[in-house]
Amino acid sequence: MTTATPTSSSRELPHPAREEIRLESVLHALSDPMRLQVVRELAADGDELSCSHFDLPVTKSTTTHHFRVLRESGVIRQVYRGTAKMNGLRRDDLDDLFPGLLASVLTAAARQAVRLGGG
Amino acid sequence: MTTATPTSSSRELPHPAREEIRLESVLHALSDPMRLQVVRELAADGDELSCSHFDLPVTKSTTTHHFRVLRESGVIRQVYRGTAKMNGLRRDDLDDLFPGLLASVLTAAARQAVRLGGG
DNA sequence: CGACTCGTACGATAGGCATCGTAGTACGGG
DNA sequence: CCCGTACTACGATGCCTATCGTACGAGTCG
Repeated sequence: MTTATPTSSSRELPHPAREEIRLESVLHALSDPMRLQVVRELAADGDELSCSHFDLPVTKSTTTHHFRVLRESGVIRQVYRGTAKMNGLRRDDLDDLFPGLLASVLTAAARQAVRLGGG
Repeated sequence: MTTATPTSSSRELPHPAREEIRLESVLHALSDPMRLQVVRELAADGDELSCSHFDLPVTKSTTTHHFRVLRESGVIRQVYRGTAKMNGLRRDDLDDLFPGLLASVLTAAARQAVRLGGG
């Protein structure tokens, strides 16, 4: 069988089920500039981005920490693929639980970026 | 001019201007259960609610703290009226800066309340 | 196997924050 | 003027968290 990618190995990461995702945790996860930036890039460049793809102004340890917060809050899904760890937005789950929330946050972030960055 | 309500006195509270409101701060303010509850009540019961109207399971000191976080992040506007301090959502400013954000957060909070509270 | 890359785990640290209690200020009414 | 109400200011406390550095585990490639 072609079985949509066998997740590469036995290294499985704990994710909250859809029903376990809490709005407060999602908002908290998104309230950090680093993490908001990550989510914006994931939304823009499509899913399946490796951790190392992001060039955050912090060490790798801290990057790992932020990705874990995003995963444990239910914002992203993480899957190992070889040595890389691929990250993807949990659009379906978030849209089902909180319709329009992700979209309005992304729009708001984009507008603010223009407002602050573009003078 | 008829001076739309003289704000009762000289006690003025510092608010961020519309352009100074940061998305991250708003999300952080809304990520606390107490504050999210306050915002929900403000949205439901209309503006102009005094601090003492809210029956939060914390002391008054803590309540004051939460209201200040909401005000300084730009989520609410606070005005003294006699000994009372009236609170109102900054709907206009938020909708202008982050269209749809407040609405989707409120909808998400309501849905989650039903989901968790209603079994 | 050996080396290299990617990411983790762990400990440390410093700052933030939610919470409290007490003492104090501002306003309104008798 | 005195008192009660509404809210604040300040200090303390304990937890959470963003950050780092170093040492380690898991895969890949030669």
